[in-house]
Amino acid sequence: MTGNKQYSFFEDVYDVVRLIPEGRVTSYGAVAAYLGAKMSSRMVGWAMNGAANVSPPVPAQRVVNRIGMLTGKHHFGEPYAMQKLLEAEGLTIENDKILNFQKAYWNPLEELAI
DNA sequence: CGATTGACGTACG
DNA sequence: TCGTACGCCAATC
Repeated sequence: MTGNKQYSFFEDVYDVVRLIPEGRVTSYGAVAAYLGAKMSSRMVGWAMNGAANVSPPVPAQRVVNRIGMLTGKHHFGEPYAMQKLLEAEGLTIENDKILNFQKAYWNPLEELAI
């Protein structure tokens, strides 16, 4: 193909994150596991680093770490932007952590199936 | 080109 | 149970 557009790990990450329904959240490891690279969970976080630069926009606010903590809130321009977005979707955040995270957890391995 | 960092996760003490 | 160390791969310095 003349297009050098190679399907990178990042492209797959963005695609999965866009499939996250509103009011639901998932973890970096879950996305990585769905892509078959659960040990490379850091790459998912790094992919999100460029998520704000891709189109269509990726709901990176729905992706948090395994404990439901908004570790990447500082990457949204405003630290509280991520929390506001999640609260607007019906989630409850306290102390930078999602309450009932396990209840709102959206597992691509089960929802999207392999 | 080598070393360090990073939006994580697991293993070990 | 909690804290620390290591591994993952890519980007940056």
